[in-house]
Amino acid sequence: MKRERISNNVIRRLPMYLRKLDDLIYHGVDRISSGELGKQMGLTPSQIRQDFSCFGEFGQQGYGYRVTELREQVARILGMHKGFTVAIVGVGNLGHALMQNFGFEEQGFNLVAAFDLSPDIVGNMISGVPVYDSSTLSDWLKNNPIDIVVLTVPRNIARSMAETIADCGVKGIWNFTNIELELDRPDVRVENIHFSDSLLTLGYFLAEQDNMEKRK
Amino acid sequence: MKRERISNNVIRRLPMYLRKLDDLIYHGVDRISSGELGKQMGLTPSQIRQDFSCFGEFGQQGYGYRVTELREQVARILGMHKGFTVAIVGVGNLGHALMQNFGFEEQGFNLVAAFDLSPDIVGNMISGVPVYDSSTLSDWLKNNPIDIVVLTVPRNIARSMAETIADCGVKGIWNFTNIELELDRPDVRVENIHFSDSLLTLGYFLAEQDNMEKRK
DNA sequence: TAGATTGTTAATCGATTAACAATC
DNA sequence: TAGATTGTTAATCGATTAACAATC
Repeated sequence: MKRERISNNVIRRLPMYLRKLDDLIYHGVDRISSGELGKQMGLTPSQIRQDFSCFGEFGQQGYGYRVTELREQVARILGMHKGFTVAIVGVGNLGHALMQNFGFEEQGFNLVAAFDLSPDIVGNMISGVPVYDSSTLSDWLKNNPIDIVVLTVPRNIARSMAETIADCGVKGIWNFTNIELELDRPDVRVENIHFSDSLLTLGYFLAEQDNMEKRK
Repeated sequence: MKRERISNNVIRRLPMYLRKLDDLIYHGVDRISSGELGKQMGLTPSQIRQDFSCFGEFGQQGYGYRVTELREQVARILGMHKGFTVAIVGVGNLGHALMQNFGFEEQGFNLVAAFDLSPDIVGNMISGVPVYDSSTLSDWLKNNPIDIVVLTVPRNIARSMAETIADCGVKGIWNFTNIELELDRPDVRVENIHFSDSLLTLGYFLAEQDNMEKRK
């Protein structure tokens, strides 16, 4: 096991491994080699062994990997046992969707509160989670330390909200607002879901295909 | 200008450039050098010039890049002028959120229809887009060719839906279902939004931070 | 003209792949 | 034991960075 700086590429592959391993468990597979795993995931066996070897020795020579065991190791590396606490800020359709369908618990996260401005939903419970008034957010966070805030507010208030949140000791922001937050706070990690980047990328490939066909 | 295969990394940076350039235009900046752009985006000037040089010569020596012109070039490369048609399949909270807040038009896409099973919303208009019954999807697609389908259905019906859609000549699927579609259809491009991959990655970094603090 | 900054070629760095001894 | 497959070291490949001539 090497104890070097783990590259971003490796880190981003970890959740993919997790999903695949869950899928294998679901299908009753209890043992797999890097060769077979690579074939199923479109990766080389070398890469898979290199990736895991960053964190430890999880396989057995001549045998391969025990699926459930490997799954547990990946989950542990991802910190899924830590039970990070989560609050959602902005309960529009998107916030709603995440509360009802995302399944924070299954991913090891503990969703404890939601905040919104609208009197129509403040005071409600959604999927067992209370919705509080946004005006109380800052005070609430000071009394209830939260690891991660999911930012699903309209774009125009995103930056100021993010700053408020960062000031309250939150460790990570899961940003859905499609703006670059640029917080200059090395202690607050921001992870972005940029919907438009994703769709535009898809558009690029379709455009490329389209151009190729026209050129013929 | 080099006419080689464009790497994935470059392609994924294009939408980031677009967002930054839109932001610069919004702030009235009409000219920028690769040095300044790099500083603002956290990239090296070399990388920026390399990236653009894959597609053409968009700058002027001694001057830099005209922001609006560069923005237009990036938009063109991404195919934003092609007006790809889009249909949403699955109008739950997430589908709803995308219809109401994503802004397909601003990104150059043309959202023309939505499909759902629920009689409560079939027949409605959402943001000016009609919601049709899912049972008519396959026939409808045959009569109304669509470039991209946004897949926002529950996980259990995702795969069969995707296959139906692929059989109807759709060119791309924007997949929100958090499963690996594995369509084996080289003619249908799949772009995934894996919410859980993103949150787990954030969790990894928080866990790493947490472990570091404990080790001290 | 002098200064600035591009586009591109060359150098470096890092990530992926291949090879293989160790061993289950 | 023989066969399989790991973990790791070495080789290769590709992406990023640096350097610089061209030129606005």
